[in-house]
Amino acid sequence: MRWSKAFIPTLKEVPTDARVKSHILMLRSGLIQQLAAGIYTFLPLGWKSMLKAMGIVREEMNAIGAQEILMPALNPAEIWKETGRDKDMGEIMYRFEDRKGQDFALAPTHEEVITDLARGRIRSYKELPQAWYQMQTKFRDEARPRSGLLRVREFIMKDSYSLCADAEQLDEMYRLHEAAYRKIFDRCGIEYYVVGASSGLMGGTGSEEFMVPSEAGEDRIATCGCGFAQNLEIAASIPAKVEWKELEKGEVHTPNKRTIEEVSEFLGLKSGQMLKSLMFITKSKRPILACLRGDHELSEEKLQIAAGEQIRPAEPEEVQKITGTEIGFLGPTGFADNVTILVDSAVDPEMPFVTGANKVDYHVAGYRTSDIKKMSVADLRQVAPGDMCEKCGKPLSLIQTIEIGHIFKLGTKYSAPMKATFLDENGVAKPIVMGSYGIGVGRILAAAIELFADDDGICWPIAIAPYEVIITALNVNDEKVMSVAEELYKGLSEEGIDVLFDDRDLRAGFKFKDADLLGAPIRITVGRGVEKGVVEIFRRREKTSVDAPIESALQSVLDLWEELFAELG
RNA sequence: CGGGGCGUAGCGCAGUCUGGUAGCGCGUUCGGUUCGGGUCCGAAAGGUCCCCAGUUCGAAUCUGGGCGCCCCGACCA
Repeated sequence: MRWSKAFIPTLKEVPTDARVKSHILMLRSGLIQQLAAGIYTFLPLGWKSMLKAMGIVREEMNAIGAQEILMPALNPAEIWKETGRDKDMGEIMYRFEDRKGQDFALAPTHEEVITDLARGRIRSYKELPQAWYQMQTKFRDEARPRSGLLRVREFIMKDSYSLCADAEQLDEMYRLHEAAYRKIFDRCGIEYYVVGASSGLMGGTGSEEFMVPSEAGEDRIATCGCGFAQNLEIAASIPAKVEWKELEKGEVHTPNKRTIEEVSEFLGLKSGQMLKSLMFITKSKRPILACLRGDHELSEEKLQIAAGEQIRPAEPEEVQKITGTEIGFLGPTGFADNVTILVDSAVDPEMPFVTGANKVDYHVAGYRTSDIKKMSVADLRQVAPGDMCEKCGKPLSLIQTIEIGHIFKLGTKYSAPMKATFLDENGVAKPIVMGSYGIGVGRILAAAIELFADDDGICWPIAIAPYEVIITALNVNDEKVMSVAEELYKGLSEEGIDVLFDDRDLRAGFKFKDADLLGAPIRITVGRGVEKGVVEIFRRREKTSVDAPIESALQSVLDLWEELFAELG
């Protein structure tokens, strides 16, 4: 492509609405344009990158025998009612009526559609396993779209679904997908962790996420040099020890001291000797009191798992009604049976704590959780800085990450209610055992930019760079410069290299800045070196350049091109 | 959904407090100049000042309502 003919609207200044690096650079380099909050047009450059990432995804999915299909984004609401996710999806799903008053939705994911497809077409165990995938637009009415392509309301996802006869087949499919995902992200040139994760709304028996380390990310993971890696939502750990002192048993007056910080400071204790009590209400309206050490944070994900159903924090009025007291003075003391008490496993049952007295302006000292009449112990806390790895005992690191892929073992969560069954060897009808696997393609691009950009602009991994090579011709009015540049452009194009020829009549500095911003891994500068019979080959990420004789320049670039791809494996 | 910020030319902003001809820089177009890290000079085009209502002789500016965008939090395959 000749730049003089291309639509690449680069920006010199930082758009005021963008804060994170990838968003700023995507706008500045003319990859995307915003239409509304969380809704973007892919411009030619951005779409080229997307197509390359999608091409890699497609190759690796095909390589494990998955078959590409395309399902509709427009869904009748009925299929979502069949699985109950009509309600579970809540506000995240776009809903509306058609002209006849029928309920419709824009699909935020496709388990229901795929299950409907399978139940109409899969009859026998002989047809299993199957893996079907698509790259298609998802719609999610996110409460807060943000950070450019990192959280959007309309986005392209690669989603695949496996249909299996039993758990072993599912394990195999899951393993194949994990391996394919590793290849995909390796080939895209990005760094990532594979972490144990929560299944959330998807349900099922196991899941792992592919996480790219980045400060722009919205998730945190806990990792250890020994190979342990889990999403903070569910990560387990050995808690750091807490200092404590003996306390006399009894009520203490704590006027207007509500937070752990206020009370512990008031009483001269470490926050770890406080017992934090948080009230939640389950979907079935059951109140749950979660008790944790004061220096720990609750993981709502873990509490949800322990509760066995969806939960939400109790409203202050509800707390008042159930306990007769205010948030800030809650404790596990003296409750009726209607409140389920869950105590975090890091709480030492024999340690004397200070906790709420369920009486305004009072706490109870010297309280032990072994005093609680009826309670269950569960892992409820979020990994805290200083916690140790359960596997090897060394300190865990907490890292901010972007989620680019997620794989789930669904089991029969969708096939059972939707009656997607097959006949096994004995002629018995069984629900299909399913898995689902997603990749946010746009996030691959954003993550790559976050990982490798420098002060001058993007540094694309070559496999997903919109252009692999840029030829910067300085002084387009110099016939010799232009004939050398044209020759290289022609030669590289014929070799199938994706090359952008900057043939614009602009000053050198301007063209260099634009080239740096766009981030093509290889730049060929054709300028005054031509007099000496050389051009310059510049590596964008390393910022190193070598002079190459004009005659062998084409071959040198081809060699470098191959080398850069080889690095990605 | 709670809190905060913002909305004026394609982009970045000033002007709003204290009502009176809508400005600056970048970009764009034209002419010249320059030509290896966002040249310099000159000229020009480009605006429902987010929308609606009100106050006023007069509203970008004051008042009320609405919408949109960004950030923090809540939430979130």
